[in-house]
Amino acid sequence: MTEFEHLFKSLRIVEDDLKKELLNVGVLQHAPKGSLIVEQNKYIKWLALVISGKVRVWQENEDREILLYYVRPIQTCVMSLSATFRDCKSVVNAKTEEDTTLIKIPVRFATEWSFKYKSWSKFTINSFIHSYDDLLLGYKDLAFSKVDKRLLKYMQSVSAEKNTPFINLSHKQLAKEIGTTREVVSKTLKQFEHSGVVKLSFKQIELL
Amino acid sequence: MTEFEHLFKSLRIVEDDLKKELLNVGVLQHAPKGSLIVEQNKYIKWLALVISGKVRVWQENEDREILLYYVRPIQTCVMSLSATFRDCKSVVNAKTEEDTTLIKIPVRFATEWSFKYKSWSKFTINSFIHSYDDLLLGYKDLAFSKVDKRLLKYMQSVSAEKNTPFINLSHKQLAKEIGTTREVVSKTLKQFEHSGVVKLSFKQIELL
DNA sequence: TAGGAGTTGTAACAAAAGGTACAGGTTTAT
DNA sequence: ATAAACCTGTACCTTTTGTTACAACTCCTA
Repeated sequence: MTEFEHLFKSLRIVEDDLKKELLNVGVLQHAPKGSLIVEQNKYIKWLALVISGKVRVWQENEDREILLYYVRPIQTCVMSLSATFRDCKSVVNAKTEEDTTLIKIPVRFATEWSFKYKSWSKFTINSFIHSYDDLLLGYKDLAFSKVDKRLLKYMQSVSAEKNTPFINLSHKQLAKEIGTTREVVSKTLKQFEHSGVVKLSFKQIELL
Repeated sequence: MTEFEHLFKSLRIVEDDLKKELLNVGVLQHAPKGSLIVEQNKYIKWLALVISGKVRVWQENEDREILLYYVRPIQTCVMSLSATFRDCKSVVNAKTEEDTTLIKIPVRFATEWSFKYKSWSKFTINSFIHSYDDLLLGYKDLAFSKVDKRLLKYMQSVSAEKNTPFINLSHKQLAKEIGTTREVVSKTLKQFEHSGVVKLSFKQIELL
């Protein structure tokens, strides 16, 4: 199955016209791990759909940064989606965290399709809903949870996703995910170890 | 002009069928100040469109709460909108902050219309975009700004909206808006007064 | 195998935010 | 007019988070 067929199936695209248009204007791209897809303050010209791999979307502020969300297969970055409806600069950064396959669509088509094809409209709306929920959850955590709780929650989500109790991330990387500093993560992890929640070794944390 | 005509005009609704449907299923409601429109953990059955007045949407967590956004004339609450696309319980609260006029629409119609009428689809998507932007801004503030900066920013936005340097809110109310405690607001405001940023009196803060 | 880059641990300190407790103010309703 | 409810200020203390500064460790590569 080609990447496009995969896309059609996953998004339940049934309209032949839409399929044709997608094949016409969509550009298939293989982005190696670490490629910068979207940059803060630059214009967004393409709507990128992730076919395989993973893209990290985050915000920067001087020396700190914080994770917003990940874009996984058959999803798109809301910020780009939002940009398709009104030309504007990106307020986020996006970088591939694994080798990633994308289908890129010039923004103006994506807008048209939302009004023309029901399946595309559904995809658009679902993307917004999903992303909004996600962000809201993060917002709540930030507002009400301390670092320790956020850190543990984050590690549990990574563990669940990879289906292993071993987290292979450095303290620095963890700090960037939850929006704090490396030292705070180190201290918090030590506390966790003392209370028997984790086991620490080099570049590896085991959730107990 | 009736409330419905007002709605048609503001949302640029041109489809006669949609107008007819809206008139048929829409329920006009006058909610006095302080009415609870949406409650956390309860099912959302109506999509409410604010015609006049103001609705505050927030999240609660034990003793603290934090403002998510305000719904102003010719807007709708994203959370209800999102609920129209998948039956679910509300994770937020919404209460009128002024006497408010609403048009309520049973959720199932709102969903249909998004796929049937272009103007409704535009309204839906714009609501999502606007709300997402808003929340993202708040998220960033929460992640990177200290209480003092957030407080000042909030007061400035209130001042700009009402077009007066006088903020008639108690310290407790301010605390709830930015997600902290009353004492912290009191202390921070005192600091502001000492550094000549504000002038304090009972239930009134003047931005200098 | 030596050096460099990145990682981890930690002590000591500073700043930010939250909590407790209480005194005294203002407003409102009875 | 008085009580009740709410608002404001503040002293004191605790917890949480961030910063600085080092030492030591792991891994990779020349």
